[in-house]
Amino acid sequence: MNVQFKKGILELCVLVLLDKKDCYGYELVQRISSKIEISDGSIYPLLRRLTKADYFTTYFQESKEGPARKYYALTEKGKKHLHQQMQEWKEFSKAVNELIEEGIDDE
Amino acid sequence: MNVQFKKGILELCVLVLLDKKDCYGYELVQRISSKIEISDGSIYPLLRRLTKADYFTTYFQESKEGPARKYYALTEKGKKHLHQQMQEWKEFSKAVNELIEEGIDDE
DNA sequence: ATATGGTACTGTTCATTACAAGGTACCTAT
DNA sequence: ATAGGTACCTTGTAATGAACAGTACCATAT
Repeated sequence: MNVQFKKGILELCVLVLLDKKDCYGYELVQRISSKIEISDGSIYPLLRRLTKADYFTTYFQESKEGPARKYYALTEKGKKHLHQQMQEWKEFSKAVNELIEEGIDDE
Repeated sequence: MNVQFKKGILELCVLVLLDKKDCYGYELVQRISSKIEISDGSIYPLLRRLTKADYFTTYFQESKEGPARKYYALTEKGKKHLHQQMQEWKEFSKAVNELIEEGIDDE
């Protein structure tokens, strides 16, 4: 899939999933990559960046299936950011679709 | 608007508009920027890149309102590329919207 | 003639971000 | 102990749009 389309979207995807419930990094990779092809090397730097921006807090939790998992939890600031990003995505995809229709139909 | 979202999309926008009719660069800037904020400095390098990839042919035409305009015309190769890009955009935006809904609703 | 403003196009430099590839380490089962 | 899957992290690279600056053309007003 077109790499460039993904720019900036990964952030939105992570925020959206964490809004539902806390997740660990590997889990996010699996859930997102079921819809959009991504590699874990893309997620971890992103998580670090957004944690640094105070959008997440993190905590470790034991696991029976492997090493301890680092969970990410959305902060209030993160939620605000999510809503903003979501809004921008909606406006953006609407604008693109309008341009596509314009290209097909009218002058 | 989110700068990163635009990555890769500009190409699709240009292709879509040129599929309808030949346009000159400045015209493309105006039509696209009516929906999505872009600068002319983003379009011209793109046009050059896609021309080099044989997606367009170009020709000059006189204008009464200024210097001669360079029109861009989609080639067959360009049309194929457009359809492919369009398909990818649809799949991509669908996938993102599904993830968003997943984040809001179910497990 | 010359100055101004709008039109058209061309670079150059920079920041952002996804990816590939590699590495570390843990846990369970054999 | 060894293997395989799970989980996390780091580094370097490539792609691409933005910002900024610059060239040049044309019509009109001064």
